[in-house]
Amino acid sequence: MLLFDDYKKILYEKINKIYKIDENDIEISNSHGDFTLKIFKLRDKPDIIYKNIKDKLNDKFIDKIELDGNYINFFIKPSSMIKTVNDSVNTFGKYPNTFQDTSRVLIEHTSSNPTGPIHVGRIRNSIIGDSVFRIIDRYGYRSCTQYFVNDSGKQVIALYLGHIMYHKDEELTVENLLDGYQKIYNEREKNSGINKEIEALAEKYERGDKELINNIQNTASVVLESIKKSLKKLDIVISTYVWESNFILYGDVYNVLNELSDYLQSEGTAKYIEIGDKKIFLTRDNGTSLYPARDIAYHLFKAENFDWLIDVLGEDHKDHAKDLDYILNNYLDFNARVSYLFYGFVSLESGKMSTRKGRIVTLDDLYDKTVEESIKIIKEKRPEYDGKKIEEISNGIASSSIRYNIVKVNANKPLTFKWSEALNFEGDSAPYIMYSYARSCSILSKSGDYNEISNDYNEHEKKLIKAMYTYPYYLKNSVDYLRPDIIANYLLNLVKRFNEFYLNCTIIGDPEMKKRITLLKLYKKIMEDASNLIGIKLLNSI
RNA sequence: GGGCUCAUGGCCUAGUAUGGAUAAGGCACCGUCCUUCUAAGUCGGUGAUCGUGGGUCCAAAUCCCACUGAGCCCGCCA
Repeated sequence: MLLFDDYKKILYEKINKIYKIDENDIEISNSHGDFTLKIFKLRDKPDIIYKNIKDKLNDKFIDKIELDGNYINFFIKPSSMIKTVNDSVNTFGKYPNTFQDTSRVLIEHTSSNPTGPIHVGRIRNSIIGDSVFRIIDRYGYRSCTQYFVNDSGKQVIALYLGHIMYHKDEELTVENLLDGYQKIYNEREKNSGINKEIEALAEKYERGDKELINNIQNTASVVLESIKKSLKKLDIVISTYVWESNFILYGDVYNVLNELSDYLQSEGTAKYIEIGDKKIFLTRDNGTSLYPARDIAYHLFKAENFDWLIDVLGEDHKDHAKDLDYILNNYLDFNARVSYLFYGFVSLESGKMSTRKGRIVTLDDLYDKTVEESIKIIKEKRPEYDGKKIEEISNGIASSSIRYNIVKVNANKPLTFKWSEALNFEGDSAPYIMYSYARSCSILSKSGDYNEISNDYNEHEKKLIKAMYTYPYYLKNSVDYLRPDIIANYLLNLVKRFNEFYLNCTIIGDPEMKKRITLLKLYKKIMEDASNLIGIKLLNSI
């Protein structure tokens, strides 16, 4: 829960005593005052409503109230807004302050099959998931992240078999594994014997063959470690890894099947559950388990320790998630709240991505190219920077840019990856945000430290103050709708307000310096707070 | 064939959840501002009947219906 002087709420509560209004009838206004009340639905005439409200609202934080057509616009004193921010930062070290929520939240993200390097399609999952985790955590929930490692499906078995067939005596490297995986998928199309072989291995695996399990986990681990390494470049570290096979080996899947036995139907010896006219198969003819069964067991496991489960999933999982949700809530003893956060696929300009066909842009590739481009620009713009500094900045720009470009787009929209956009560092971009921060740092490094709140701020200062003050509203929205893009857009707007202020107000040596330095310090604080939520790395200079 | 999702200037995105004041940014293009705190910046300009057609409403980018186009799903894959 967020703690701050919520003027919007105060306005709502007071007005609601005079006229029955909805909390949403008051909104943050970007052009007409600070908050706006829509009065279309009220019965009285606008000027009567205006008079009634104006007469009863005499709070200190209100600067003025104006009637404009069917809107009543509230202007908040900039000094009240900035005092709210300043007090919170000085007392709690952050704005807004939070109250720890007792709910434990688990965000499951990435969870991609360890059958190949992470690419720009899958990275959307990780970036959204990690940002949601940071946002939820900032809001005051006790939260952590988890990766569900598939080490028991046909894909991973194919990965293992591919290595044996094509690179048997060679080292277990990601390159060799990926090559074998792609070859075996080509071969499968011509040779159905391979499918039988995979199924036989799956059966052996489920019966608990120690050696096979070990070998497959080793194989998967090689790829998983490389995925972890790639994610680390974007500052994404997942708290816990859970291996899918555990749910088979320790009997959880078996228990799920028992608990569901009243609802299970058979086709041959395979078991399925019927939802509507759809058959959801939980086991194969040979008795081995299928992904839905393992996923049910996994969710029951998660619910043992967490109150709110957030699953970040590709849109291809929509139907599956719906079925899973139905089974959990109707046929099983399941009490956690589950949110499914779907994201649209990322495609390349040349078309769909495919690991099996080798048509991907890997994260490592994207990262390296972004660093390279960034170094080129730094050398051009900042010839005085030395190698170490260039390295620090280019790495910061690469991870921030990649994250920002993906997180800023609403998750449910499809995304086409374009190099020209990924490598553009102007306008709506991570460097734009980083640059503004560096400017504020530069000034602070050349000035003294002041803490002064004034009663008088000009238009540019007011806009910046309002952008800072309204941070909690965007933070709350991004939690309520699990939308990190709201933070990305908030941040962009905040930076624009700062740039406006920076260009129009001289700070060092100006008579107004003290109060402006105070604004700068608070700006820095909120920038750090919000940037961290979406993984933008701020540097003192870029 | 059935289901889900998306469609906003030449291109990319916000706004749609909660209908409401001139549809907001970025890229590209044209022009402005460096003897002042980082020009990866600023300011201005060109450019959108918000996919099409209906409907509801005092009011529709936003809600409803139909259609068109794109993506995804409809496996004893995950």
